[in-house]
Amino acid sequence: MVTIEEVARRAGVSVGTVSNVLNNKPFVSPETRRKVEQAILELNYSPNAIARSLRRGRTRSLALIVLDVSNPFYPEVIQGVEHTAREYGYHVILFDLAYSVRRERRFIQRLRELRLDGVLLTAGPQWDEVLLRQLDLPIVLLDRDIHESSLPTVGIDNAAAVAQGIRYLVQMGHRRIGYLSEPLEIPSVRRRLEGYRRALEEAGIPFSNEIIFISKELRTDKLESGYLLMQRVLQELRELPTAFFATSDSIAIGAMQALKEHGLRIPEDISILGFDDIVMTRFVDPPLTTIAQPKAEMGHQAVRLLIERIERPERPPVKVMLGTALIERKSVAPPRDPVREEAPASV
Amino acid sequence: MVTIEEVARRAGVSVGTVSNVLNNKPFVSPETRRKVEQAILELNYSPNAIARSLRRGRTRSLALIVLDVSNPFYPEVIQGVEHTAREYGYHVILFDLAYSVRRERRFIQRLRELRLDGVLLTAGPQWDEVLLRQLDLPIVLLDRDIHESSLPTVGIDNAAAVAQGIRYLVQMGHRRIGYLSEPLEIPSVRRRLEGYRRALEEAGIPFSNEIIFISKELRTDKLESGYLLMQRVLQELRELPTAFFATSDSIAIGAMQALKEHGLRIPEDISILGFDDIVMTRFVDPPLTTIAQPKAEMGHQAVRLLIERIERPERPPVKVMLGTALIERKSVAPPRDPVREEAPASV
DNA sequence: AGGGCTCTTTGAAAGGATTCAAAAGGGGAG
DNA sequence: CTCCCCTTTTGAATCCTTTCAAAGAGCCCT
Repeated sequence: MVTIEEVARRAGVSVGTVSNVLNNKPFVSPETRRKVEQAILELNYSPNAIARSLRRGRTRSLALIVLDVSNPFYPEVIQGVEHTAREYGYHVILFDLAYSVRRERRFIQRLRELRLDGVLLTAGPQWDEVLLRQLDLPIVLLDRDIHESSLPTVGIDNAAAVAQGIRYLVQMGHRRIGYLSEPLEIPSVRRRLEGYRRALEEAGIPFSNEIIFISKELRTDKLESGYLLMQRVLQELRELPTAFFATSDSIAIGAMQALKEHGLRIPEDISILGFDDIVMTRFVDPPLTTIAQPKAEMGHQAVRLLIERIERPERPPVKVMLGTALIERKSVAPPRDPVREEAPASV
Repeated sequence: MVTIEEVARRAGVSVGTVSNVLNNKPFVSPETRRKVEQAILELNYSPNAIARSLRRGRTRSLALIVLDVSNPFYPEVIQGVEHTAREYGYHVILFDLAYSVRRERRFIQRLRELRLDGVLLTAGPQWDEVLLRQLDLPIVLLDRDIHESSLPTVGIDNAAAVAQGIRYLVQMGHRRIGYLSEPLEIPSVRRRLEGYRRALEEAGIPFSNEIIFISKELRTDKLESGYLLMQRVLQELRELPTAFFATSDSIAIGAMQALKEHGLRIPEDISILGFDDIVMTRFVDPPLTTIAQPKAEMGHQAVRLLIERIERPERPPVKVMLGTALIERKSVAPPRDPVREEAPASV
């Protein structure tokens, strides 16, 4: 492969000068620049990014660590990350944890060896923060609860988002609202439960453990776990809630499947509210009402934040909180036999 | 950051020896090995992959170029790629084309600079093969038609797969089978049309241009284009086909939506057959019958092939053809008023 | 004791850029 | 014609490993 030295020889200048041209340094005469560019073209030269990184001590590469690439939540996030990174001239190296904790340590090892410029870490079971800090690399957490860690984070206020959703259900007239959750190992999932609690409390509805259903394993296929969860519900509960909130759309959609197989109609017999707003929600039957996370924007902001940490480390680390939105589709309706409000006679 | 030299000093040996230990070279005495490992631990040393790459001339990184990360077809492929690559000790750098041809040239530029060891290129509008070959890097095409190019390829026989699907529809009694397609810019999509033609011919059904509907733009949101496509169908056609084949599940699902809005029932009034077997197919209403591509396996095989090209360039390049399977769900049924078979009286 | 082996370790070159102090070249002023 | 200053260019050092020829260390045999 042709090196800078050959270019220099061909152009009749020194390597230093070629380097100056490549990096658009001032103090290069137009004439010299022309000659060098000419030589570069003739030799089809392409600078060696490896050598450049070695010398500069920067690789212009970021790691994107994802809990599970095949989770339908991620594609948009990944796209946001990739595009923004590229815009700033950075590359993205993808790490898929695939829910394996064993991989965690090995990843950290790799991250250190690769001398990456920064790391984007998406939601997952809590990482060993000691290990992370010891890594001594700029890190930004992504798709995490904004209150989860003191590290720079791009995320949402999970508790508030869920509370908003529950309030909506309450407003529709639901008082017995079941809760379907992924495993609580993931901190942002735990925070959602808090939001549920808080909203119930506000509404004066007693919290009941019986209608909280939490999946045990961090399975890859959340649709499946939603389905299984709802089967459990149908077996265990004599009196069903009039509505369910699910901590992710995948769970909700899996649950809907089980509900339908059991002969229940949505939303006539039972309402269901999801979380995330994945693409699929618009195409299931009925279309799923859900709380939307700004996925692409998350990716975008996370990269911006990370690059800011990398290039201006002196600035104080910040957090970015993004908003969520309730998207009304067709899976929520007032309950069949709405619970009376406190003073029904007064009207 | 601590370097090999500091380790050497601490262990009281030369850098060469430390390197030998790191790379598990023979001829290192157990005693020396111990001392060096001790020093590595004490200093928390981690070898610099950049310097190593520079010296070795290999980066152990692959590029994965994807047409559109957010296409629900890819996550499983990407996962297959990431896992297999990691297993072999390679990293994956993600490039999202986002349907932009402008990016193509810039990507090639980046690929050269990064001195990657190989490139995985997924389906898309035809790339400039001259440019690709000039890149002089091991390349494997992925999710492409096996007949598309002379480059090493992992893919399916699109024509055969579609023909299989059409035969199935014919067998169910359909004779007027509409065709919904993505833009023909993508070679593997073109090959699907061939399969359709061929199967019709075999079945003695005349090919009719009127019931072929091809989306014009390579839009990101294929669900949307399926929807629009079917709207066009409903406007233009007085007599509807009894069944449709769609070149991707996303198109099919979008089309189903339009069909339902138009008051048509699937599969009672009209059948629909998809392609790809994305996760969503199982959760739409009705669940979509489709032709499945082995997505994770594709990723896996592509990486295997690529690494073989990298590490054993002397071996002849090969192609890997993977099988497809018809997955029967609920979106296909016999037509309402089945066309008579040739000799109906004979029974 | 010296020679010939084998097994280990060493030290310097190489890989391809960037960086920066120093040199060179050119022009203007005195 | 000198001298000085300013703009450009040069060339060596540097980044951190790996690699490999050569040196060193032990050991056994004669």
